[in-house]
Amino acid sequence: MRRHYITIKDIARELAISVSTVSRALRDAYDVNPKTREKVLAKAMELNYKPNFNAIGLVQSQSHHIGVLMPAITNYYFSTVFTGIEQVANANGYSLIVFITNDSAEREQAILQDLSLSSLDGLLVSVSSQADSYAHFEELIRNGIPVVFFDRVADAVLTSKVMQDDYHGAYEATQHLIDQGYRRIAHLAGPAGLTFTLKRRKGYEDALTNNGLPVRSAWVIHSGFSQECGFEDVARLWTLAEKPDALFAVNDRKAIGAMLALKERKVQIGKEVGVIGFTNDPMSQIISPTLTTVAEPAFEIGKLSCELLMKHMTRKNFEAQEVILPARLIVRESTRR
Amino acid sequence: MRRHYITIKDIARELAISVSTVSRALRDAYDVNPKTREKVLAKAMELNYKPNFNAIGLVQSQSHHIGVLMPAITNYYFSTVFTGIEQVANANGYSLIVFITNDSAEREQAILQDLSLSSLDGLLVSVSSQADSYAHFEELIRNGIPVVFFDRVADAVLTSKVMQDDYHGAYEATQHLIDQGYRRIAHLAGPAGLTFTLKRRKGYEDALTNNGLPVRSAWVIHSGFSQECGFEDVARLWTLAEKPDALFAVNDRKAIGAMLALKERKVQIGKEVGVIGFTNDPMSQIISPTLTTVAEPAFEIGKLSCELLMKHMTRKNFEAQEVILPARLIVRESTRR
DNA sequence: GTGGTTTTCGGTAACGTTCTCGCTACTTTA
DNA sequence: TAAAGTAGCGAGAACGTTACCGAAAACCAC
Repeated sequence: MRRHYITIKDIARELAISVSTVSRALRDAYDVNPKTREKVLAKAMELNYKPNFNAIGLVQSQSHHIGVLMPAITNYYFSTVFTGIEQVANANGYSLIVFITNDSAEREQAILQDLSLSSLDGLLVSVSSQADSYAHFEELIRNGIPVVFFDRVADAVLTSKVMQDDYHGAYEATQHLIDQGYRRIAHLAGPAGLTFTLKRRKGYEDALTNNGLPVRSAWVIHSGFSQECGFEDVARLWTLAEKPDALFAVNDRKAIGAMLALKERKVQIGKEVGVIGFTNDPMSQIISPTLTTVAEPAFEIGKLSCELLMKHMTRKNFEAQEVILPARLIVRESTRR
Repeated sequence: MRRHYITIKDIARELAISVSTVSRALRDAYDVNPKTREKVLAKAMELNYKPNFNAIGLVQSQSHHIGVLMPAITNYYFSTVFTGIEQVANANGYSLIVFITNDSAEREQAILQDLSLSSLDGLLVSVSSQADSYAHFEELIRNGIPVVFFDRVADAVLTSKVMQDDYHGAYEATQHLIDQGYRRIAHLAGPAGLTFTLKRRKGYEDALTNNGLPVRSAWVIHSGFSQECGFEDVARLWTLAEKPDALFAVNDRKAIGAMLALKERKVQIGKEVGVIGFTNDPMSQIISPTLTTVAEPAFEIGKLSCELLMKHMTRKNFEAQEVILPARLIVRESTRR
């Protein structure tokens, strides 16, 4: 289905001037008489001229598109990060192309494989859980397409990364539980392959150790990010002879799943068993008792990632940066005895 | 920043054949010897050739991009619709360009104004709350770029639309409240300008009327979609001499805001005042008491919208369709006496 | 006036691909 | 064996724009 639109040729013909002049007039005023420029602009408006980005992209070998590759969009964290990205991208005249991996490494590989190098000026990425090959990212960077990681970063790839302070957030969360008098603290961890899973686990373990508490491997369970996972993790923990008296979950969804499982067992949340999450998903304020959590600056992470990407795209040799944004403990009812 | 990639010219040169032949070999086998085709494919793989979509788009005047214009992405409904869209688009080799209006009519106008006709093959739209000018959409369609509306549709524009059954969903919800013995039913409605706001309101009013109950304008409050709006609506209602004994909210977020306001007033939800929402946001199962709601088939709406758009894009004169997907009442604790 | 700048503009190639047409060489048909 | 058909390939234009370079026109100083 071919279509024909108004082009600068049409404007040039109507005004009896050359295409080059129209082209220049439409961009900066450089090398063009103000009067001519006015005429061109007026005519363009009159004919409702819209630039053809394919042609511009072809000659300039750029697309004004930024890719966003994420595991999902249907949750508070990612959709909020995305909103931050959108704000910056829009302000700079870039459009966003979204790719959802559904946490599937195959899907991620397929997307990166199909990616036309010419269709993207830059890429923002939060890697899928089990991604193990980062060759595609390095190839992109080698080809001059900057990549910036956020949240779930690929350590091995040398480029800018933006994340929250997973280690200290987890440490603070665990310390808070200890301060509240909980002693048998379990950790509902994320998939073992991810960097931030390990960071949060490390924060948890160090807090225990520094407080003279033992780290018990039976109380650390690695599973997915979903509410169901949290629910099942509790089911597993509650088969143990010695049950925990507090749970630190890798995110709020799992914490909520855990709370539902505890409610089913008639366990008093807060009093008997403390629960703490990570993210500050709006759900954490809705559930009863309200969930203590570690707030992530999701919107800021989105903004900053996109800003960094812009710098990588415009400056020739912008040095890669790793930015770690602070996480903030928010105490609510689920950890109040 | 200009970059150079592998092109079909490179393949042609290395194989000492013409560009035309390479081009044909890379697409369908038509008019090209299987052996030649094999050689080209092998060389393309070896050189890691990626097609330049700008060039293809330029000559074919299409982009393989679909635009998605939505008020927001940070909520269950829209992010789920988007996931449905993504699935279909991806399966058909289209990329998605996302535009977020933040429910601002100005923003929506600006986006549509800037839209290059050549950068999109089709557009999926859920209009912003107060949008009043639909000229842009009609212009797109006139220019051969199909538009499909979902959820928040622009009635006046003649094109395909996909939505849930707002009227009957609202009717059922209200009928359910009446069946449970509630008689003084208020409606926390959405912004007055939107079609689906009016449909839900009509369903509510008809259910009252058909059951011999009066429609009282003081009990119908139009405001935004947010949780805070629901909270404030209750504050207003509770200043009335005669307070309602049930609330039907236009969506779950508002219903939840209302529940929080009721909890603050120590009102027993379910027993004293029934509350019912619309959407089936996962939050509705988390809050306590759990929220009765009308489930919208968000994922299906996304899939179907994109499928319809595909048909508009590929078939020359595909006739516009209006699809209304059924909504389903889900009874939970907030309406059980 | 003369020579030299500066301002303003036009011609042309290029970007990577597809498309249309035409040519050659081989195969089939009568 | 000649005519007709077919398979396979190449040349060149086209898509809409920008980039580069040179030329004309206008201005300026002496």
